[in-house]
Amino acid sequence: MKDSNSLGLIVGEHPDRESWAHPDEAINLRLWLRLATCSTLIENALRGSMRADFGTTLPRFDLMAHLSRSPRGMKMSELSRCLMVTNGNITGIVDQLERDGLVERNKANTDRRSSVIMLTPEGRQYFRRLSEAYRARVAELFSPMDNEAQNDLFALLAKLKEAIRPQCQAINEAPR
Amino acid sequence: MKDSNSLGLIVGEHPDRESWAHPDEAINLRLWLRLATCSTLIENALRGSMRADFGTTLPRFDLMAHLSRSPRGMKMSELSRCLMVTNGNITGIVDQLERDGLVERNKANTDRRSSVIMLTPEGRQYFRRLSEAYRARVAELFSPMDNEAQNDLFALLAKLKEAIRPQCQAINEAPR
DNA sequence: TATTGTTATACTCTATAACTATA
DNA sequence: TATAGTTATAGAGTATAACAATA
Repeated sequence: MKDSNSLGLIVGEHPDRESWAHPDEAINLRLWLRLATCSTLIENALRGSMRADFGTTLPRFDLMAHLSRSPRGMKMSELSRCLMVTNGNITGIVDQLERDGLVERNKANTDRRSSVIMLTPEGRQYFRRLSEAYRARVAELFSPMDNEAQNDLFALLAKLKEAIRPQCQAINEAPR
Repeated sequence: MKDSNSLGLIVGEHPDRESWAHPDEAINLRLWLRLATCSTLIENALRGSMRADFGTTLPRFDLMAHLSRSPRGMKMSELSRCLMVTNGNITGIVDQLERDGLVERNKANTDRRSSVIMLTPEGRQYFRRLSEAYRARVAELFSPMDNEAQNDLFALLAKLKEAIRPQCQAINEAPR
């Protein structure tokens, strides 16, 4: 049986973030809302896994993931750019991970203002388990989609990213 | 000039959420991270616009958007499903909008447990201005991408949504 | 003067669980 | 018994702005 809203109209089996945009709306609006819906669905699933199985969060995972690829560490400002959040947030997340013994701060030799963040051996081991579960969950989620479609989608999203980046940058560099 | 990380390696002009996933990673992981990156870029841009120009937030916009398509109102539980968040959150957002005179709660005739949320005339007028700005911003962001690519992307995301939905639902219905 | 990172503040969103009032 | 919504709690992320240390 189909769901219906208060109007009694059929709105589809699964109302979600994009269901307010009718078919006559501009394709760009519908596209964005569908993108947001997919992203929310996946993010909710992954957040749940990370929390239930490891008691950790997505931003913490993201930060460790970047560190895991930079054996010699990363500066706070690099992490800020990679995670696409402001500097103060990175301080907070690094604080938590440091408290848990998963990362460490070291003063940079060249520039004494900046510190270099690295995974500790424990952090490295912990992240290995974490990322295994993460990868498994992502693989499971995407498994019903055939490989060709995934590759097409990957390529189209590259196009999209290229299209929006300059404008998003302009925003971030706007006067405040 | 290209950016480089602490290792001195070229990491691309614009490090972001997907830059830790190397080309030899599974396509599903790379795809998810790119999706997340695009979603974050756009969401940050829109959040900034909504905040700077109207002092409001994306969840509030989303909620009003759904209401704007349901002239006779929506139940709290319907809103919860549409925004893909839990019930308590909807109470909070509706509280704020009600305080600002943008929405109103009415008791349902049929079931006195539930209330029906509607935009007030002021809310309707306010949302019109809001959504104009929102649509313009989205249109601007997507404008460098040709229409055919947008349509292809839209269709592929439908496939993705169909693929992940059953699993995401299973999660939401799992015992707690 | 500009940059790196921290601190302090305030706000928003989020999930969970206990609760009420209805059904 | 089950459902609709609220309340209370706790925690996480976020931006902004002011600040210290260094470049």
